[in-house]
Amino acid sequence: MKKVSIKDIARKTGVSITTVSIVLNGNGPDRKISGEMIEKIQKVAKELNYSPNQFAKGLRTGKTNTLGLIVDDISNFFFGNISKTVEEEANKYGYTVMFCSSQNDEGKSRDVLSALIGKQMDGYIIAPTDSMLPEIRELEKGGTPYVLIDRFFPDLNASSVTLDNYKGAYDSVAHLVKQGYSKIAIITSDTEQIQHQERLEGYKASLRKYKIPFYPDCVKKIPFKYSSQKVLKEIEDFIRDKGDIDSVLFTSNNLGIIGLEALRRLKKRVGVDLGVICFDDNNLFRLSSPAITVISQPIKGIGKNAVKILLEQIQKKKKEPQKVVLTPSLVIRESTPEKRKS
Amino acid sequence: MKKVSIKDIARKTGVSITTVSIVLNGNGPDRKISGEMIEKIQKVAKELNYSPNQFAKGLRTGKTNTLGLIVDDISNFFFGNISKTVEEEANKYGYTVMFCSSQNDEGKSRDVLSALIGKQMDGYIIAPTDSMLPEIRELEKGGTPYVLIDRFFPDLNASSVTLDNYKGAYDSVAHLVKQGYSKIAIITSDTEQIQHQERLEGYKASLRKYKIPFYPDCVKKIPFKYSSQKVLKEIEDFIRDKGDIDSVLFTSNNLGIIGLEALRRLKKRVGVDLGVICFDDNNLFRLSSPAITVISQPIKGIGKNAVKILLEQIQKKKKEPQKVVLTPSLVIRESTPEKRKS
DNA sequence: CTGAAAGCGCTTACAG
DNA sequence: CTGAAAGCGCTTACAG
Repeated sequence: MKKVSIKDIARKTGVSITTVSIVLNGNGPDRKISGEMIEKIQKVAKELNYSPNQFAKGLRTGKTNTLGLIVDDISNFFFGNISKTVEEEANKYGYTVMFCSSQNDEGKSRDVLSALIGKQMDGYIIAPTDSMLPEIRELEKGGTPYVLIDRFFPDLNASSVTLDNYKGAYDSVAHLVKQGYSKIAIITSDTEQIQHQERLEGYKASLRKYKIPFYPDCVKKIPFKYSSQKVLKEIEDFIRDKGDIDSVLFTSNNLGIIGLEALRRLKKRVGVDLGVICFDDNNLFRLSSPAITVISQPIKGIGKNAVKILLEQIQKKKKEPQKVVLTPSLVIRESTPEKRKS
Repeated sequence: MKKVSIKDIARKTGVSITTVSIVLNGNGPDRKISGEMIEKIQKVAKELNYSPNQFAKGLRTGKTNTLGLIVDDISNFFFGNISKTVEEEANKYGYTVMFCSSQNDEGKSRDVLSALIGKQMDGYIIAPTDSMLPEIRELEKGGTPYVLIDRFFPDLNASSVTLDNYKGAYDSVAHLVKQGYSKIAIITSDTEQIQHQERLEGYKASLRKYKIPFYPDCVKKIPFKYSSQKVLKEIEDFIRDKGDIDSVLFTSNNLGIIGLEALRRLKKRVGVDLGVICFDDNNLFRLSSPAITVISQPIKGIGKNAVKILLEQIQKKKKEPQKVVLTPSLVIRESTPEKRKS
């Protein structure tokens, strides 16, 4: 079936394609097209079930009313929910959003990213991985609006919406200390990503503040690209070997989930044998028994701010990058009870 | 910064845009463009950091090498994982995929869907809701390739990849019966969606087979569009009121998650006071204590099959719809122990 | 071996 | 109030 075009409508209505285009874009009244003409054109368009060719439109105007959201793993709870808010917000302003996952797979993530950027959307919201830096510089050079979320590059002057990771970790440790824990391990990603660095700093600072000695071997860094299987093994080994820790802070959703699996396999009872805090909330943490104390990210806030900033850049050509840092909140649940004297 | 076009390359190399286009599409050798010309053009293209304008390309060729995956809620575990496989598979064949969520929001889902279809991708993989039917008929009429996953419309002769829902429910009940349960409730969605109907049928058939009486009031249907809050309340009320049931089958991931929350609030111990089985696996079910027995969907299989069928339709113009039904597997965990005599 | 030209479907200055 | 025409950046039959 041939797609119906503006030309078909023009023919059927007996006017020029110019007029049709004007009317269909809602500029009829402005351009003083007669009311009956407007109605007629709209009626025919509907009859023919016309829908504009987005390629032609995009080619001509350079606009798509489409935002791209690029994350490294779309099956992740955090991103799933970010996506939801971003979509809701964007829709409010008449934009659709396309989600794209870069799968966090070294070289591949770059190809995927290039492909996406090639789609020429109006702007991008990106949760970047280290390997994306070159592509992001391209965006920058091309003047394409974008905003980074969750992570950012210290040496790139870009708009971003991030979390106060330092505070998140700091507060976690403070809470553990208050509950009587003193041998606190941190399990984190071995990556350059700034947010993990900040979390580690917050952890150290909090220990310092409470005069708890810092043991370097209580810090477990797990290579970023490890498979779930390998991460599981690493965590298991670490916890088994360090028999004297009394609590542990997982610095990401994913690490936390796998960490719980490790504890389960080791038959360590959460909240009894070991206090547990995780970064990012999810259903598992919220509903498992005992429920897990978490540092919760203001997911709605991240999504809303990102869309707002991005649209400002797109529409008003506001060029100075904006950096928003949101505050995490500590949600105390059952995995960090007051420590029993042993 | 002006985007560089094929014209710039032509000017700089001193050939026509035709030649540039041919070379850049890899047809140089075929068209017997001289080797040095090919090299020169490619070098210049790289220097100028050329990337083709997808609108122009799409407008001209009608192809985009892009697949659309439309789901109702992207923050859902099942869809998150489907997305992952679909993307992996599609990438293998040189396609990128865009995810779009219809947010399952009555009227809105239709607008979103229209917008997406307007993007004119090469084909669509859709987990449809009832309200999408009109749009899907449009796709059908327009001859756009698409395949339905997870759900389908009985009166639409479309390609689909679905689960043997009947068997899933049947096997669940059989397992419960074997473990000694006899007052088995089913909590399901009150929707026309065929997969929920099938699950209910499987439940009834299995009861019949094992000569367990069927009590209509052991079937709780929850309106599809209820908010999580309302679903929670419904489930809580139902379970509290029906004090005599000894086990419950939740027919979806989402219902199961909220169901566990309800049980928790009612202080019903899973696996002790009540046997529990859920459709679809996820981290919560796998790692909570006790771990939940589930009917697991072959997510990879669904994704792979969907992409394969879709690409066949796109490429070979193979037009007869293909329907694939995959078999679920019962994963027995701790929420359905042998029932104690009471 | 290479190029001039048409055309994909739209929008938008410009002219009347 | 309405239309003819140019042009967005590409590809592709066709000609030489």
